[in-house]
Amino acid sequence: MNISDAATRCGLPAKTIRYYEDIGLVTPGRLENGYRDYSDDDLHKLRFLQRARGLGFSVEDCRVLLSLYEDRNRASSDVKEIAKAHLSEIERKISELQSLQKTLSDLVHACHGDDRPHCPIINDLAR
Amino acid sequence: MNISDAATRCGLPAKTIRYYEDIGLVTPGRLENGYRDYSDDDLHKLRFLQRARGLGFSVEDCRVLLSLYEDRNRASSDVKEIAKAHLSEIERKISELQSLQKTLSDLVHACHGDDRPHCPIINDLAR
DNA sequence: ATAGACCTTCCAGCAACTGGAAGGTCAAGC
DNA sequence: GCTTGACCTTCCAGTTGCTGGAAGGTCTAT
Repeated sequence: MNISDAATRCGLPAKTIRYYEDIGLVTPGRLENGYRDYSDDDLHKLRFLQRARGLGFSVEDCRVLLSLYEDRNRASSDVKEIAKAHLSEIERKISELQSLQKTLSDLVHACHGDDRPHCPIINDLAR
Repeated sequence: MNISDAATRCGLPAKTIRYYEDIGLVTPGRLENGYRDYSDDDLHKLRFLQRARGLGFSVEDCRVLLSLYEDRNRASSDVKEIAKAHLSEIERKISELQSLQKTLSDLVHACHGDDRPHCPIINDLAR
């Protein structure tokens, strides 16, 4: 299967698939004319990556997860550790953003937003 | 005032201050020996940037905010628009992360995390 | 005189792609 | 047989916002 069909089926742009090959994640075979040729197995890995990236795992996490995916003797604890670490990172980001949200929303509500120069937002930034 | 004193007083690394100069945000004078020389006004701008970046505004937003900060005839509505747009972006990110959090937390709870290979997390990624 | 703590510029790298240029290949239609 | 258009290839540059490091100049204190 050529790259654009693979792209359609796994939901990743062809550019991204080539990039994943560059960094050694999914290496398809090649036809005589040099075109990439994706097997079903390659496609499974691409779908796996698409989903894992969609859950926000870093590409390096994905590399490890992919090797665990292929390891029939993996320990589920190895997978769980990665997911737990990622989950706490997400939770950390959520609270960081919530704190920004509170500050900004207070400032936005305090600002009249008219044609006069007085502005609590600017004043806060300049304090 | 030299760059390391300015850095201490505005809470930004010297590297970052040089970078802000590169991109035209704060351009200090120079001494005869070529050293940067920060005025009080420069310092105010650097503090303004430090605070605005801390609230998550992009550098390009900061450029506009800084020009509004310096514009005595600004309309507060211009500031408010930028802040509102940023606020909705933050809110969008929060809900995106919360959705990831839910999915991941379900998966993490479903995974035994022992030395056996069965793993609901991998199964979900591979589905 | 020399040490060490500053300062300067410039170049490279991070994450994870994305866009574009230049050129090769293939299938369909005339 | 030729052209057109849609593929494919590689390679290089740009994105955001810094950060690290190298090579070299300057200043201050001893």
